[in-house]
Amino acid sequence: MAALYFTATLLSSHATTGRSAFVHPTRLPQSRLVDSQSAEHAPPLNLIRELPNIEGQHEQLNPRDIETGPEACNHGDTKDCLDSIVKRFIDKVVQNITEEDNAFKNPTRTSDGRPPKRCGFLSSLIFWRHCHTAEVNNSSRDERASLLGFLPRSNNTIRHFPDLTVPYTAKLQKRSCEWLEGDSFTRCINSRGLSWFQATLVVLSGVLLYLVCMLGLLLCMTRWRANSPHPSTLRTMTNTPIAPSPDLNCPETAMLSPVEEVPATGLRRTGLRQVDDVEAQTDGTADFPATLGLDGCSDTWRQWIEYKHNREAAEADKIKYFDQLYALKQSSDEEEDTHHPREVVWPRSRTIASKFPPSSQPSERRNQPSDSQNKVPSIHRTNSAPVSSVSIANESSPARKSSLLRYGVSTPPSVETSFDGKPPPAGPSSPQYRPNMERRTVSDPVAGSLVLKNSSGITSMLQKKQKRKREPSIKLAPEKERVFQGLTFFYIPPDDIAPLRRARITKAKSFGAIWTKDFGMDVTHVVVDKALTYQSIVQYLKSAFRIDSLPGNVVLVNENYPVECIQFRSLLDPRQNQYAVTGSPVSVASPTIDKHPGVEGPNKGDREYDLRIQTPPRQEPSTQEKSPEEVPTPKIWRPSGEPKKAKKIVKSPQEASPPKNIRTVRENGDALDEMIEIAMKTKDLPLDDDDDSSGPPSSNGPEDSDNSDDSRERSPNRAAWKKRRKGPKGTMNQENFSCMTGGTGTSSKSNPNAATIESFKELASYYERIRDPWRPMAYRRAVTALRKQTKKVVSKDEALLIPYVGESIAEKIQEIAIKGHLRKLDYAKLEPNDLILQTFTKIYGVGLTQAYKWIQQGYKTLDDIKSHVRLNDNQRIGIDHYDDFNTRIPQDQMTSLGEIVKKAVAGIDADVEVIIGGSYRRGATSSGDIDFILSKPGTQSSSDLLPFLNTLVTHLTETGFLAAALAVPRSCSSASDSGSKWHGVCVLPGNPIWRRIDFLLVPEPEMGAALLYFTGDDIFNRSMRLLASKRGMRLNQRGLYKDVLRGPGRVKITDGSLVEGRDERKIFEVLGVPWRPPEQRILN
DNA sequence: CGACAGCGTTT
DNA sequence: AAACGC
DNA sequence: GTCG
Ligand SMILES: O=c1ccn([C@H]2C[C@H](O)[C@@H](COP(=O)(O)OP(=O)(O)OP(=O)(O)O)O2)c(=O)[nH]1
Ligand SMILES: [Mg+2]
Repeated sequence: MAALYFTATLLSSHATTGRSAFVHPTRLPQSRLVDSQSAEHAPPLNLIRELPNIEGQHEQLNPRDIETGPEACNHGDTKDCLDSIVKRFIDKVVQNITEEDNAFKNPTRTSDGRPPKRCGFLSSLIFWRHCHTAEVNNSSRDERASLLGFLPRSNNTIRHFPDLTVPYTAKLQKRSCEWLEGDSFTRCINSRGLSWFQATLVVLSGVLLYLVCMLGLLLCMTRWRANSPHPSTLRTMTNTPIAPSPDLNCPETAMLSPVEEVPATGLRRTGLRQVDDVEAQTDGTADFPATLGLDGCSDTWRQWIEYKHNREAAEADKIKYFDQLYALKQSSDEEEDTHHPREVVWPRSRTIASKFPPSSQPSERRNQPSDSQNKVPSIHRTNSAPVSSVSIANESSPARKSSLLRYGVSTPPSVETSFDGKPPPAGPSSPQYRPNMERRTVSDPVAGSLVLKNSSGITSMLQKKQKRKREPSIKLAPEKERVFQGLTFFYIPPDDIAPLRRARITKAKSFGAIWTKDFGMDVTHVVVDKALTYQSIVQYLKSAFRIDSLPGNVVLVNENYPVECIQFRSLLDPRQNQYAVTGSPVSVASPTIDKHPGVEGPNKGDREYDLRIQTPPRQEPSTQEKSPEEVPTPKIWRPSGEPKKAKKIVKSPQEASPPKNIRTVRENGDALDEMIEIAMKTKDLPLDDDDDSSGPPSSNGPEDSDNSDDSRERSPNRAAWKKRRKGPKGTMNQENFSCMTGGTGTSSKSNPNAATIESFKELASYYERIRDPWRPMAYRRAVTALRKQTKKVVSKDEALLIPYVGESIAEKIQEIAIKGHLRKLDYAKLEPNDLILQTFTKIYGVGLTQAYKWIQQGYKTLDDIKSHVRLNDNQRIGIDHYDDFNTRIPQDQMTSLGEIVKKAVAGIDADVEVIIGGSYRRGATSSGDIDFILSKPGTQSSSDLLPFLNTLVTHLTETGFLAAALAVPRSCSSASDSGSKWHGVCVLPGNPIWRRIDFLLVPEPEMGAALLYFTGDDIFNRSMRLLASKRGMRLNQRGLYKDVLRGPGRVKITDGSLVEGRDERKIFEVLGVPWRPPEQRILN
């Protein structure tokens, strides 16, 4: 048990592997709290105070922090709130620290070096944690403490490193990074008053224990997996909070005392499931016993649980970073223009982490899973964009300043970029772990051991890998984008256990790469974990594959490489510094290990890289030479309106963050929680986004509003539906579909959550631009749900009760409520190309793909495009009338336009019915375009209306009403009915503005469905369609079909039979959705 | 972990 | 088939 | 990102 417990602790603090399912993530935090209580009496201050600053190591403290004090970090309304929260948090933290330090220090001190068994273990764990996951914590905590007056204004501390600020401010990252690399370990130890010897012992013992634990864990898992639950294992599982958290009513409880709470919940949930699904149970779910025993659980269910666990573990992990992150945030807030130690601190953890094999995983994990491509690690962000929150206050300048700082100073040796800077998504933010060289510990005393550890780490990883099974077929990216086509990647370590890593590998595969675990002749690229060094991989290759040296034609790169290639959709030059493996020889032969230069120049002679695109190195390339030529500043982005955005953000905070909110929050949980939450917000990756507030769409005052979202359905029919779910198993139980509740107009302004909603919209649009297909949806759904709230949602706990609001969004809601703005959005401003992207994509006929291409080619303005690019007809029209199309049409003009068309139609065929759909039908006060439904009784197919359309168009064109055609029904394709829509441009007489106009040809029997479709909004439609789909039906613009068979992936196999298409209401009825008039279908 | 709407037109 | 649009 |  003990072994398991420790293993759990360890695991939870580093990457969770797929098999660590039963490890409870929240255990760690919990134990921490408990411990702290017991250690409550310890005099935290004293302890901290006495932290010896041996050797005058550079402590993390920055004198400036101390001088400025808390004031610096809080301003405006939120200051007080933050202040108090911080204080409380500090209290908590101090206790924790005390406790930990006690555990850590005492044993070591008392004993002659070898701590008592238990303590030794504990301390090593703690130590490990400190260094590994939250290294920054201590120092940052101290800092914070001092800021708040808990610590002496540490004159002595300052005294020790008077010159501290110099390196940071002056040399910035590069310098500091190097420094960190070399000393982080030392500092970590020193700060605890340990001698090197002691520290080494501790570390070693920790590693040893770790290995032992892993072994035990593996054994247990093996058994478990084998489906023969070992008693102990089983126990662990049941006792550990398996917690299907979704149901948790009080998240905080879950977090603090998972053990008791969770099982109960789990049980409850199980019960529910059974009740709900009894009838429909066709899947394994039914087997799931109501009791806690897991033996009977179906594989899928078990997997689910496993998955949940992983997720939670990851979350717990996150928590640990909170403090750290918070510290980072603060630092950035406080002094924007100076770099502080804290920022630098971050790398330290990594350095240390790298010493421990498994560590690499955790660090990666920090990134958000999902497309690694877009996300940037939080840390990096912090570093790069110190600015933000506070900066907001300073008008425009901060953002820019920081960026300047970053580019000009911090990344002096950076790259250049042939075109404007780099691709949009990559921006400054991109892969945080840019630091190629996390440690060039070569000379470091510990180096030797490090190497050892690395290799052992690899080995252990290898073992794990054996177990892995099934590789889900991945969806390939569009052929054209498969930049890795024909390439074979060999990853080191050769596993995809860490979630982020897995995501990356999968992504690479989807872009054509072949992933091999055998180092054969086919390998073209070796992709190395950032935590590993060149030396260690060479050693690894030698031992595992008996390969002495890397074949000259194999490219050695770090993990950033594939990610960025994907971002740019092209093969980048692998020789760039930011892709170099730590410690790898420079292009010139290196002394290190063998003859081969690891990263050789153009490896495969035949391979062609896209040299045009040079991605700027985020961080300094390590030891290697830096390219002199590069000019860091991307031309484009700088000028682009960042300032503007900053200003905007400034505004929002005010309205929203009164102290009161904070108070409320406080009541809900304990200080630590609050801080964690706050820190969480901070932690996110940089996103960017600027709000584009797109011209046309979104911000339209009056119009957008409301909506509702989903709710449970109250429809009477409910019982009637047997759910046949499509999905895997389950119950599609509740009708949590947005379309269920209608939302109308509650105003966008009056809504108490307006600020939050706006932020989320921006975020959604940002993600859209980044090509993340799902987050935008997730945010929009959350927004519709949020809009329904009648009261301002202030705390995370409150937020979690809202449908479609999960952990992440809840945190953001709270952040906005407290701070008044979302940090993530700040990063948006840092993305220079984003504005250009927005500009381009607003051109009719230009989407993300085209826009990115143009940007990549260096085009920045519409004029550039107009004069240098070959456009198709639609794009030409789109760009020529860019402003027109992006100007909304007021309601009265809509009506006028409608009259004109109706008149014309009447003149041609009086039987034809004209209905204006789209936002107009929903009652919008302005619309982006005008949508007509043309129908005629007696028609059976839309093609029956084609002749009519032709005459109509001809007529209107002659009249001068229609100005251009964009997309016309194509009658060609066989006899099938297709042709159904006409897209073009019209002009209201007397008004020079060109307007987009759409005609939808609808045969009489499809009128209802068409109306439904064309009335929208799109979110509403998708919701309805999804609902239909879940019921085994299919809804489209022609009708509602039933008995639709769908294959894997929900792919439609059978069309199914038509149920209804004529009557809009009936479709609602059949689907069990309460009728809602067009005005209540506004979900967006 | 998989799903996240479904289809028409242009290139 | 991909890109774009509704 | 959220849900089942
Ligand atoms: O992806 C989409 C986009 C639109 N629609 C439907 C709903 C929408 O109401 C209608 C007309 O589309 P349009 O793009 O004109 O949107 P709108 O709702 O009319 O808003 P607006 O024209 O004001 O921008 O087509 C969809 O089903 N899916
Ligand atoms: Mg419209």
